[in-house]
Amino acid sequence: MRDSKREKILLAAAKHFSKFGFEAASLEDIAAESGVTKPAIYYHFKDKAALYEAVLLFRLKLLADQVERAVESATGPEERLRAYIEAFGAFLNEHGCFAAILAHEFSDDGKQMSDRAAKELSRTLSTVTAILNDGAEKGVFKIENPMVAQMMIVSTLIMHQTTRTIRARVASYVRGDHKISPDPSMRDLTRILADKILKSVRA
Amino acid sequence: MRDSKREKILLAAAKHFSKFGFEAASLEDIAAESGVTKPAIYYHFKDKAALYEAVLLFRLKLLADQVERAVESATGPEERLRAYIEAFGAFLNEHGCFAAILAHEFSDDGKQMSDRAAKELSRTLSTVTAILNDGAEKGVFKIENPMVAQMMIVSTLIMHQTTRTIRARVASYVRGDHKISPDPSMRDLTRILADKILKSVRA
DNA sequence: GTATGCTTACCTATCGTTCAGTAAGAAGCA
DNA sequence: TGCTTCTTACTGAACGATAGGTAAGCATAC
Repeated sequence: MRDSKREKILLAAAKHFSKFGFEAASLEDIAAESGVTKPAIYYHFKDKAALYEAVLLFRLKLLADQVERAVESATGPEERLRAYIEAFGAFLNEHGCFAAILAHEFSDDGKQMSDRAAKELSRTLSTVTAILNDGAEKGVFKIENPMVAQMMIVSTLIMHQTTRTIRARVASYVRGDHKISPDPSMRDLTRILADKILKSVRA
Repeated sequence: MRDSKREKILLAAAKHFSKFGFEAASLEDIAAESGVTKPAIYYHFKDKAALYEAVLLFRLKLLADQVERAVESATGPEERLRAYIEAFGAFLNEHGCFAAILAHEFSDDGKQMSDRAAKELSRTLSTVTAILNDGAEKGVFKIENPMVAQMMIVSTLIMHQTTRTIRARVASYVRGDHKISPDPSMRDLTRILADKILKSVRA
């Protein structure tokens, strides 16, 4: 099959970059998991950074497209904001490794993010900014700074997806004098988050 | 002065772990910045992991203490929740490198976090869980799952602190048809976040 | 003279990267 | 069809750099 090795490399790379981040991910391990040798990666990609960008950019584009489409098919600021949150959450849920890649990138303050990737990410983020500003203009929302609502949405969704293990570990240490609530699924989280965000931005 | 080199190592280590994460931070660089050589680090600490734990644990303990104290001096669920958010935000603001260390740890799903560190972190997190459950019992709050509110608070504060550069980069690409709101300061963010969270959890 | 607090020198492992070489197949020409 | 040539898609071996970690020795304080 054409490009099948290349696809395998991309898949393994996504997995390893999500697990270890750009620096700590090893090309040797990625090659081993793809069933090729290290130089085979260099045949398909210029270097480690190019491989990373291919992995990241593909998903950033898909995310921006899916979010834009979901928002367009909804009407009114409230519906659109809910559609945004649910589309974002669904995408992270579907593309398991993507949230962790973004989390690593954010924890490095975008050190490894190319300009093209940053541009693609801004498409997704400006979608929600537009919704919030539109809602504020129409008097439906009351927002002091849309950046805060944006941060609340994006960071909560990403962190929830990437901190499953540590959350369970930390929860096991919580003092026993109050019951521990079950860890929400991505679907539940998305719904509850949308409810909370909408409640918090309504005029 | 007694232990002055040790203190210098700890300070430089905190800076480098926050900038690069556990794996990517280099002991050689940490030693250079502390004005000592690499084996001097091994004189004071068993290995890289022990140095990291010393850096992390010290701040996790301080955070839990300060948050507990702030919450205790407030009365009623609403006041206490606000006190929690503001104390957390103030701590992150004061200890510049700590948010990034936590962000790296979370993006690795706590891979490098020792049990003692996880236990210390659970003190901070169970503080807010207690507030939320108490508020729900008293009928002041209406909460489906306190984990979600917790995630919203913690992830927003940490991400805000660690993503200054990438946020500015991404913002510069945002489509120009709506004005860009200024990036909020930590103080502003904390206040706005507290307002939003309170609004979203009120019964 | 002995413990403390380091330094110099060095070890091994692993990293990203490069280079020379090669099996397989398509393309060109008789 | 049969022979040559070029391209594609790799492999094996090795490179220099850098990582965490260690062994041994030296200066100072008590």
